[in-house]
Amino acid sequence: MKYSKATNYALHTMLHLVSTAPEQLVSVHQLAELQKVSPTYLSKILTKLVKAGMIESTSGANGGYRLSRKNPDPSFLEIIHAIEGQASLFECSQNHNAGCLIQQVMVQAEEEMESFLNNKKMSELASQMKGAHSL
Amino acid sequence: MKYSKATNYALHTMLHLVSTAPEQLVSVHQLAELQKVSPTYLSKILTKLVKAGMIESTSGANGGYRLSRKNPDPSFLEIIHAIEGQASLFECSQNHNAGCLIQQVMVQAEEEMESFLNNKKMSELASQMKGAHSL
DNA sequence: GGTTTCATACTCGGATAATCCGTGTCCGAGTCTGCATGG
DNA sequence: CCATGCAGACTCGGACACGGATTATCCGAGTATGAAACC
Repeated sequence: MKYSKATNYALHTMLHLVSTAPEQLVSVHQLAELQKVSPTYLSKILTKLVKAGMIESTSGANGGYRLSRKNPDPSFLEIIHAIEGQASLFECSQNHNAGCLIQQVMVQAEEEMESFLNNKKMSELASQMKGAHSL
Repeated sequence: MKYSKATNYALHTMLHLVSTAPEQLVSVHQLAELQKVSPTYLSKILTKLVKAGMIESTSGANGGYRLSRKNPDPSFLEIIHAIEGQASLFECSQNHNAGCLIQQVMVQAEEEMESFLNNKKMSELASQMKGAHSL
């Protein structure tokens, strides 16, 4: 099991948007250029982030993406959930009557990770990269 | 991203083996029966656990699987790693010069989860299920 | 000058294709047990 | 009684098939900008 490339693209895009002036629009073309992805594919991923309410899109000339006014500093977990979905990492396929003990342990483990990711905001990283590389 | 069914089978098999007499051999047929999987497929999964040194196999008539004498009480993490591999869940595909900040955060998050799973032994579950259901 | 028109630069969304990986089956090979057969 | 052989019950491992998800690409549609054209 592995996180998808789409999640990778989404996280890097968000980091870039957090690092730029809040109101400024950035085109898909630029964002795709930085990550060496095709713009059309990246736009599909960003659509998910729009629907999750983390970024806004403006069409037409000089259009592009920028952070959402509300929720301008999303956590890692929010971004990941927007791309990967909310389902838990482990689902016991057996149907032993009630709660599967293994399932319970796995869910607890996942909560450990998610709690960490929920406390990590994108802005923390942005402030770490002062004059360093841009992604 | 999701844990594979193979991991599910491996965990349930280990739980069953931990719950039975240490020296007793259990055939793939029995183990597969309990989990409603095909024996041939389950044997492929168990081969990985054998190579990881967590169980032993005996071929021939009355053969089967049992816990390894050394390492008779593996942790969740060991089992998962044996099936899913050791690679980290997130790998930044960009090649920005050095350590990717995003990558670092993701690795930390994973370590949170793995630390939890490393402290969870199979035997803990086995002792919880006294007379309850067997898987 | 003000309004209209139009080319241009974008995002949006559906349809489609390619590729990879998990899941599972099949089958031949090797291995051990236990019984039967024969000296 | 002992040894040999053999059938049966197992695991082992590779080759292969299938399906679904990920990763894209293409293209038509909608939308906003800005400049040119027209009155």
